[in-house]
Parts: sequence; C-alpha cells; structure tokens
Amino acid sequence: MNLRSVKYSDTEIKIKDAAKFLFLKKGFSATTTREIAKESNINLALLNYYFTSKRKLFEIIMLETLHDFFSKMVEVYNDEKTTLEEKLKLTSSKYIDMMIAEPLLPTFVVNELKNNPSSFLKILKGKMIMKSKLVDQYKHGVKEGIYKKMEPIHFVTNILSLIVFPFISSPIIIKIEKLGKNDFIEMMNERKKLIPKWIIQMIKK
Amino acid sequence: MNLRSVKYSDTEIKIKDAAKFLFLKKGFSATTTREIAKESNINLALLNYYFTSKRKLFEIIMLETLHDFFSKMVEVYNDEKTTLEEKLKLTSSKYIDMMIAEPLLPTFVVNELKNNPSSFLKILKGKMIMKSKLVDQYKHGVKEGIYKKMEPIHFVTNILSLIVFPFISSPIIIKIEKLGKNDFIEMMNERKKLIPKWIIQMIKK
DNA sequence: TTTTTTATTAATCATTTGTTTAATTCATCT
DNA sequence: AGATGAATTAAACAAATGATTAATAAAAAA
Repeated sequence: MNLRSVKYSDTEIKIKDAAKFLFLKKGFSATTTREIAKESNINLALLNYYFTSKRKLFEIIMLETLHDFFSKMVEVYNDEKTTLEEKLKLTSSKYIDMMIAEPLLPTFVVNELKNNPSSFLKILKGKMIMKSKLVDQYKHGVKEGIYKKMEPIHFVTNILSLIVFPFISSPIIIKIEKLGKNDFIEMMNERKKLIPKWIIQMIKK
Repeated sequence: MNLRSVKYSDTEIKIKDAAKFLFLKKGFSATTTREIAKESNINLALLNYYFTSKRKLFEIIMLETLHDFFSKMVEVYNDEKTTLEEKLKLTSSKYIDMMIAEPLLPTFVVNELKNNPSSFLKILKGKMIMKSKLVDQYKHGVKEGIYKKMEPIHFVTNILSLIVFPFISSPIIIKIEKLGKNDFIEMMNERKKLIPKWIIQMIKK
C-alpha cells in the first residue's frame, strides 16, 4: 500500500508536482500561486482548498524533498557488510546519479537550510551521519594505523564537498569549460571513480 | 581617488549597503523596496529616484558583488613568483578568510549564477582560472612526472569544493556537530592548513 | 539675495498576489 | 431518481508592493 497514493488525490499530486518544480527552480518568493495553478492545470482556488496556503504547500514539499534527499544520502553509510572503500565507491556513484537525475535539488536544499536551519532536525532523526558505520570504520582504521588521523567532520565534509559542490557550481563549470549538459554529466560520471581514489589518498598512510 | 566615493553619494551608498545586506540574506524576490528603505533610513521614493527600479538596483549590486568575489578569487592563481604548493596554501587561506568575513556570499553567488548564468561572463573577462599560472604549474608537474595526471578541471574543482562547500553547507555542519559560530570558524581555520596537504596527496605520485 | 537645480518627503496609483466566497458541477449513496 | 457531500470554477476582496507624482526643503549657482 503506497502511502502517497492513499494520502493524495490526483489533483493534489498535480499541484504538488508543479509546485515542487517551480519552488526548486525559482524558490518560494519568486513563485506565485497563479503560476502553480497554470503549471498544474488546476483552478487557483484548489490550491487553498487542498493545501490551505502557499506557505503550507511549500512546507509539505520541502519536508518531503528534504526527507527523500537525506534518506537516500544516509542509506549507504550504514551498510554493515561493505568495507570503507566499497562504501566510498557506492556513495560517490549513488549520490552523483541522484543529482544527475535532479540537478536542482542540492541548491534548493542549501537555500532551505540557510533560511530555515532547524526545519530539518526532525528529518535527520536516526540519520546521524557522524555516528554512521562509515565514520566508525574510518575511526577503526585510524586506531589500526592504516589511516591518518583527522577529525571525522573533515572526513565527511570532504566526501560531500567533492561530490556535491560540482553540482551546485555547475553553471560556472559549464560556462568556464564551454561544456554542454552532456559533457558535464560525463565529467560527473568520471568523478564517480575518481572521488573514492582521492579520498583514499587523503587518508591512507 | 576612490571610484565609489565619486560615483555614489552618501544616500546612494546607504541604499546600496542596505539592499546588498537584504539581497544576500533573503534574495531578490523576498526583499521589498520598503524593507530596503527602512533598513537604510531613506524615503521609499529615493530608491527609484537614484536607481530607477528595484531590478536595476539589484543588478548593480550583483555585478559589483560578483566582480569583487571573482577578482579576489583569481588574484592568487596567477602569481608568477610562488610555487604550486605555495599557491595552494595562499589560496586556501585567503578564500577561507574572505568567506569568514562574508559568509552569505557563496550561497548568493551560487544562486545568482543559477538564475542568470551569463551575467558573469563579462565579469570573468581576463580571469580565466583554467588558463592560470596555477593550472600551468600543475600541467608542468605532470609532464615532469611529479604529479599524477588528471583533467585540470577536476583539479580546480577539487580545490574550490574543499574550500567553498563547507561554507555553503555551514548550517548543516553547525547543526550536525552542534557547533557554535566560533567553533565553525575554528574548523575552517584548521582547513586552511589541511586542504593544501590533501590536494597535494591527491596529485602527488 | 534671488534664482535655479537637486534632494527629500508624503501621498497616491496601478498591479500583483494570496486568499476567500458563492455558485455550479460531479460523484456517491440511499 | 433524488439527496448529500465533495470537487471545481469564476469572480471578487484585501493587503502588499513597485513605482510615480506633486509639493517642499535644501543646496548650488547667479
């Protein structure tokens, strides 16, 4: 039984999809309710009929989006079976695929957390990256003398930086390098293999 | 002779400063002309008297801000005297100081380039990072067999990622690690020394 | 000082925008 | 078929917002 299909009618889904598209592209303030109505082919009044207000609609979309985003982000981290190096490969590959599929996501997330940093506290429940298996394995590696010592926060930040930042700065990269969209995607696909190697080089003794 | 002091009157400067503060904090659409007037203690009509429209005012501020940002960014890259490793240290240190001083800048830049990616083409005139001395030195190092071969775009992207991304994601880092603002700044100051080392480890054979 | 230009102000205009209302259509149940 | 409640629509409302106007004050020029 799919939660969403029970909870939301066709019209509600149409509204939410259009609203999400516009909110991600232009942000909350720059998106008007009339635009959302037009984009989703519904009557303006239905927005308030189903979602009470533009702000409420936004909050629903934001929470769902952030939840999806961070859920996917954390899944890989806690796999009990894989080694640290395998996790790095999986993480890199999975996150890059995820952002290729939804390139507007990272910038949206970043903006939302700037405007409303506590809104994602509930979302991160039980998703403590810093207490993940990945960080655990790194710490053990340090104790065993395999890896160089570094604050785990730097370790995690570095992984995310190398993966996420290129997407956030993609307009700049595309201009500077005179790339097409496909060239950029190819570049990111290259990085799937490279980033794990780079991280290893950063921590290996 | 300071250009700005000649070009802009006191009132104009007051308006621009207030507008910049609000635009960086909340973005274009979420900022109202009345807010700008209040924040700068000027009459609402003076905004249009001096800057014609909210949009024009925004464009002036955006161009100046982007220009300042990228100018500072590129300065270090082209120093003829310093080695690659010195450049990495200087870059890391300078950029991090810059963003500690103006933490709203990177997210603003990222958003602007998403919404208006060609607006910064004029700004980047003669500021070709990819043709900088830094990239040149890296390429030479590869030829001499000192450095591993990698596409220069990855090399540059990695440096910027490790420096800039933590600032963009600072709200998340602060929440996850339960840091105060000063703790975060301390963490960034640590990275001034670490990032050059990490980059070297990534490229050194 | 008088005149002219520039700067500032309060009030107003015209649109836009989020939201609501009241009427109508549609679907469901008896 | 008829009644009931949900879904949809067009129209309107009220507040906010970017911009302008016309009057006044201040500064500069004569």
